[in-house]
Amino acid sequence: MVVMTRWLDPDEQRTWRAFLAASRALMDTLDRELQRDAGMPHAYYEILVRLSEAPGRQLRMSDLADAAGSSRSRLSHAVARLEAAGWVRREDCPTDRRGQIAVLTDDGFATLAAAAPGHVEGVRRHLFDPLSPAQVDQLRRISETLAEHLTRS
Amino acid sequence: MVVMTRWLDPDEQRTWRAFLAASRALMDTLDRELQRDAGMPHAYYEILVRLSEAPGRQLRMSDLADAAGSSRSRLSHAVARLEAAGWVRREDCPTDRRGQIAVLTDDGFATLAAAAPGHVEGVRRHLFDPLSPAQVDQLRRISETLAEHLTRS
DNA sequence: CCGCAGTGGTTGAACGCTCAACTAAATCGC
DNA sequence: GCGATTTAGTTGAGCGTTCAACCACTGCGG
Repeated sequence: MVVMTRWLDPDEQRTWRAFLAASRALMDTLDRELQRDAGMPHAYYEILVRLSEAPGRQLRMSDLADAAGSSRSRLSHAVARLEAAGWVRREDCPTDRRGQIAVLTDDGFATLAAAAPGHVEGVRRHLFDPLSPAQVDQLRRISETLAEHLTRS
Repeated sequence: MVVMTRWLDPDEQRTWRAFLAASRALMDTLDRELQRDAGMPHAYYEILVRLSEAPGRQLRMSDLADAAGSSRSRLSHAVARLEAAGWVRREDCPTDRRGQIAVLTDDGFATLAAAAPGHVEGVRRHLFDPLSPAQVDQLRRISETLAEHLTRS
């Protein structure tokens, strides 16, 4: 049986393309700024952030992957690089011999602390400043709805 | 002089992280679906779409790069691959000897036509279906504001 | 005209991500 | 307890993106 495609109407078309352009431009810009100012891509920055917020500045690899919205493979490669940079250290998990624990080093914390102000300024300038408070609120609700929907399916 | 960082308040923090998670999950999902069903990443799909909408199904490389929100280098590499796949052909520009024109082949058009319904379904399912009509409208305004702001700076 | 800055486009290396295959350890089912 | 399944994490190959360097051509200033 042939199922008719529910094509996008002009308004949806416009919304989708605007969203695409905006999110791509935003992420590209922040990525470039972070690479220039801190020598790391945004994905790596986020890993350091999550570690810095965890108790003892450490997390199991799987938990870190979940927190950073990363695949295990991606995280494994990323932590290997972060370890080579001296920003993260790996330790064996005492309760599960399969496990590995990623620990943020003092050097990593210092690097993160140095990068954070500039990055936050970027987020503010490119995301929050152009939007009204109402729009920020709308964006939060929309994003939470989408994120919740995407992780459930 | 020391300038105080304007840190994100808890609401902004939450908004930013939700947006990050949502847009990343959305793009990852659509990318994976497109790769699985059509054998190409979303960026390549978009290039074919832009070509298919242009008069004569062809565009100057620079115009195509702008339309697809891509860097020239990225587009150059991408078109090389699309050409190898037989979906795009390169022609010399008659009015500017530096120029190259990317032309969508019949094969490319057919591949796009075959991929489109599944992709549109994905966009609908993951983006529009979870949102209310009002939220779709909000998202359009927000995205257009951000996109306009980002391209101006 | 001619020199030269700017534009259009490509290239190669380095890097990050994906996918599938793999090892090792924990846990489930009986 | 013991085999089968599942879970944790890593690895390597292949692909796409970035960045800087580069060539070829255009168009502007004098």
